[in-house]
Amino acid sequence: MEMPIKLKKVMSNYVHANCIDCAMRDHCFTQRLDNATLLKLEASITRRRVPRGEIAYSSGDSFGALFFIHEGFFKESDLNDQGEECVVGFHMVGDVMGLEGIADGAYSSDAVAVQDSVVCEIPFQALQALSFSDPALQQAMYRILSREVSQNKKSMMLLGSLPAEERLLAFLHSLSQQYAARGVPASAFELPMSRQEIAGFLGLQMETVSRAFTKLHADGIINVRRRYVEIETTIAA
Amino acid sequence: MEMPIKLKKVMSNYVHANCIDCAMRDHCFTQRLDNATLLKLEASITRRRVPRGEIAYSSGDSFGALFFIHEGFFKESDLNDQGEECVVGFHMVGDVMGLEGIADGAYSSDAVAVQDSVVCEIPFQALQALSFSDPALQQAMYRILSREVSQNKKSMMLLGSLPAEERLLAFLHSLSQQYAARGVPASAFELPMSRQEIAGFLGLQMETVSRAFTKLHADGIINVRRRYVEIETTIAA
DNA sequence: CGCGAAGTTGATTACTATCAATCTGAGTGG
DNA sequence: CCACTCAGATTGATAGTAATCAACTTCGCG
Repeated sequence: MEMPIKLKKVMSNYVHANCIDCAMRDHCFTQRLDNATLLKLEASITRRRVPRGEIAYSSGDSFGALFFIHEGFFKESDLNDQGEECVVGFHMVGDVMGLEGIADGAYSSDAVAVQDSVVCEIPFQALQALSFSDPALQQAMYRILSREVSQNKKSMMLLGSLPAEERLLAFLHSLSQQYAARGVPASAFELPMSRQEIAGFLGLQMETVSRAFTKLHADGIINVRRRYVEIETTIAA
Repeated sequence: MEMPIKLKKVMSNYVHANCIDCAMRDHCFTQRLDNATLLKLEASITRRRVPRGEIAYSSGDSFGALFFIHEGFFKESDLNDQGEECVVGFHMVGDVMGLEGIADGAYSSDAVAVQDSVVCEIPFQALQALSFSDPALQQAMYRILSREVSQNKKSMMLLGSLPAEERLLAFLHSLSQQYAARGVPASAFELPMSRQEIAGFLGLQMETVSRAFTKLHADGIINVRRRYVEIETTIAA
């Protein structure tokens, strides 16, 4: 078994100083924002460290800002009636969190850092005001929002109708693709989240996830040791 | 058992002549678009009948337009590897379909009419161009997109972790809320979709859905006959 | 070195899928 | 107008998968 790659290092190299520009240009967009817009944006940004286990925002908080992930990894989760944790999504460098708040006026889930993270908090008012005068930013916003819609629909396909093993594999593959989209070697990586959190996302129990890992490993489809994963077989989406 | 209410009639009364204005104002938004914008929008709209069973757009089609539902009911579905139908979402009057295409450049699922429907097809380019000059439209677009994100997250909560019966009940309740948001009496309604389609959405088999209906009825929680449903008990979301 | 959190494995139970038969109701044509 | 037909829906019996409960292992950390 090889050593895990230094994913964190690679990821943080990928992100350069100006996180907004980065999130918008490198990940979401082709078009670069002009410098005047960037300067104004910078003025309204609050850059904030979010240590592992802490939250960027909480379910029910009234909506005010969007959160651009500059570094780290988040889960978006909520508790259901039985008190079980239900994970609605995972977010990594370049993703934007809190988009559902625009329409609802409140965040609908907790954004919990599963790694030590850094977010850039931008008041939505500021973003909107700037986008009134900058078509490039406006376009960027449309794409950010649309990308979230697209990603969510993919997640829903994943959750419906696949048995545990295939569901886990699809999840790993999806993660791998997201790493790849950020220019990181994607066939081997360190999972940022626990079995419990994966289970919460996939609608399974932790034990089932663990067994699925074991089975996929035994079948030679993946290589896994704790949180380190190699995807041996490349599988179409 | 009472007769089904004339839901279709009520729904179509709710929608008046200008569907764009309607979708944006009555359902998504508080702010009304100004007349100049509306006139320009009207020029680029294609109003189209979509009979039951036919599609508004298809998975893989290259993205060009958004689809505002003026009348009727759609399912957004795709086939998984096993050839089973996976329903990603349902959409009714006032909803906007195709939003995922903005980022992807292509639609990611089929939009199939489950009732005879009417859609207003608006080229995204036109919408975007107009929104550069009309802040109200821009704001409207943000809210439309955000609302879709919010709705999808709710669906994901629904899919994960609930047993069949509760999952079905949650689904019925969610539908009821969507009717209520459109000003339609919401405790009794006619389901537009088949058991098979509900199953596809909930990640269950048709037989399981049918049994869940029977059980909920037997327990006095709902009243159901074929596609007609009354929700007896009002339940918190 | 021992403690605790995360992860694995085992045995059993509970739920859902599957396969098959039957029922219901809307639409059709004689 | 009624029998026929067929898709949608329901019900039953059984098999398969995941949940649950419980024991145990691994690893990081003071």
